[in-house]
Amino acid sequence: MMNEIKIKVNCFNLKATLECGQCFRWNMINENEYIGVIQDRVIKIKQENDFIYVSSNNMYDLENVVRNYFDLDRDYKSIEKEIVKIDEHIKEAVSNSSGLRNLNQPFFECLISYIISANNNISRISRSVNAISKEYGEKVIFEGNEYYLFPTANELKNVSVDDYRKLGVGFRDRYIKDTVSKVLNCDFNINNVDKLSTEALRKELMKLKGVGQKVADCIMLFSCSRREVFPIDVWVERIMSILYFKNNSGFIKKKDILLYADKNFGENAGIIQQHLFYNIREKMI
DNA sequence: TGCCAGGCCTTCC
DNA sequence: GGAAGGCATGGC
Repeated sequence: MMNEIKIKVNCFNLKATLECGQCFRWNMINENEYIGVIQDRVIKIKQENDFIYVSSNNMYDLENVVRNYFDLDRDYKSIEKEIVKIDEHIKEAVSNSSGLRNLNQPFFECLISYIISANNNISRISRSVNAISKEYGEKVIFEGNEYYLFPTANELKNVSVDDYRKLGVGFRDRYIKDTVSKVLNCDFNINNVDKLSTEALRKELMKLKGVGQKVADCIMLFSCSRREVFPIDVWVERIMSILYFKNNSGFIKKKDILLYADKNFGENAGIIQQHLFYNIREKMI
């Protein structure tokens, strides 16, 4: 096919990567085949063994866009080889989801998506993010179907709190409005993100309404390549309590879980977190 | 019906 | 600084 590129991959699991809950805008159209939006274009991607086949409405620089988004140039084989040495729980989780990649998602979209994620569930988060895109993002036609890019901060400039509420984001409406304003007037400077240390970036993110440590850590892990952070939500709290504290009732404090992860999980704690999250949800849903 | 969801904010000690 | 309660909404 003319408008399709083929890329050799190694230690890559498309399904686990797109279904582990880190992103909200992909739809499975066949087994191991998905359509979604990355930044400025619609992407169709299919995996067959060690190859992925990618097509898009915009073929310009497509391979680099895909390589960057899926973190293809990082050696996950070596990373997994290291983290499975840490303990048996990690070894078991990784064996079930090997090739799960830590995405490099567009920052602004990730920021808004994870503000929406607070005290929410994945299907509703996904619905809200898609609704915002459809209402305010640019329309793209791909293979005869309509898709919508996630809007820029500027495209959300005149959106009111009530407008957000109508799209189903609930009490997070004012947090989104406030964050968009801060991005637009550079009260939060998006261009500065890559220059900040993880500590400094977390501090900056947490100045935004609706962004606490967990949301900040998700944003840093899923769009800023900070693989050392360990976001703790109710699922991770649950699995960590069971596996590492022999406690089934979820009484372990997040602070103590974080202390354990920082001490034992090292520079790829975030990747370990994703494997644990994916595995517990696969088993319990 | 009541509880839960990739938590955070506000209020009150 | 830490604990408790409230919060929109849809699924089960």
